[in-house]
Amino acid sequence: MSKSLTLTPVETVACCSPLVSAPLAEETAERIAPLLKAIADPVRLRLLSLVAAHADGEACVCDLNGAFDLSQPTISHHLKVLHEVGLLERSKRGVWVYYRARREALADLGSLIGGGL
Amino acid sequence: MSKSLTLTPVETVACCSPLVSAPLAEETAERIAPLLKAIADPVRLRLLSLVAAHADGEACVCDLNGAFDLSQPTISHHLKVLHEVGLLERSKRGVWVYYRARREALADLGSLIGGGL
DNA sequence: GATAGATATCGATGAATGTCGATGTCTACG
DNA sequence: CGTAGACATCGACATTCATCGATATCTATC
Repeated sequence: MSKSLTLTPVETVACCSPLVSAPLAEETAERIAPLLKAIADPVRLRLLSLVAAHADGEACVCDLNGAFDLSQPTISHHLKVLHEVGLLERSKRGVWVYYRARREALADLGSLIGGGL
Repeated sequence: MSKSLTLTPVETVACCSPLVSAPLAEETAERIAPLLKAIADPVRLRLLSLVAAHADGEACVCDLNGAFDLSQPTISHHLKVLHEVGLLERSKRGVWVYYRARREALADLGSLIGGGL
């Protein structure tokens, strides 16, 4: 399978000019919307921010769970959503799982929305 | 009522540091998420881009309707969502309604996501 | 003021989503 | 190996959401 057929949302976002520069193609919009959906939730937005702003650039799930008034499966679910679209990287070390934010993906997404101004 | 109690989502987004700089407060995340939800839909993303990239910075609903394979009420609904969060401004001239993108809101949102890198 | 056209609102419906408790999997350590 | 702890998956439930057809509102024109 060619790589272009398996582009993750974060790979897609790097290739488009800003919203205000040219009308977004239908196909492009449909690939980018899932990325925005992923961060369009208060819990996931905070999760992403917590991980991205964390000291070493990564955070352990064990730390994240305590930051919310939500069950452990719910946090796990939200992390999975962020991971699936490619905004978070996962690495398991021993019993613990660490997530790391993909900063260049965030930068690309940011300039897609706010760029060209 | 004081103005701070009626902050629209776009007014909120201007006041926060980027995601990666510091963990987003719960309250802040809950005010910004609706903004992201508004653009986290392929149709609305294209609508916003169509309006923002349009020649005079504004677009007539009559032009937008034809760009989608959707019913007129559906387009009207999506425009309303974008308008309610403050990403689109509405102005009626005669029988026609024109929408204009709030560029500074888009810029603020973009730097919230991609800034600080 | 009756008519036509542009846009918004309403009510209904099927699909997607956030949350939970229960359970499964995997790792380390007695 | 059996137990404990960290995290993921599963199945269920309530809520939200995108869409539509029907209808209302508003404006210009005849």
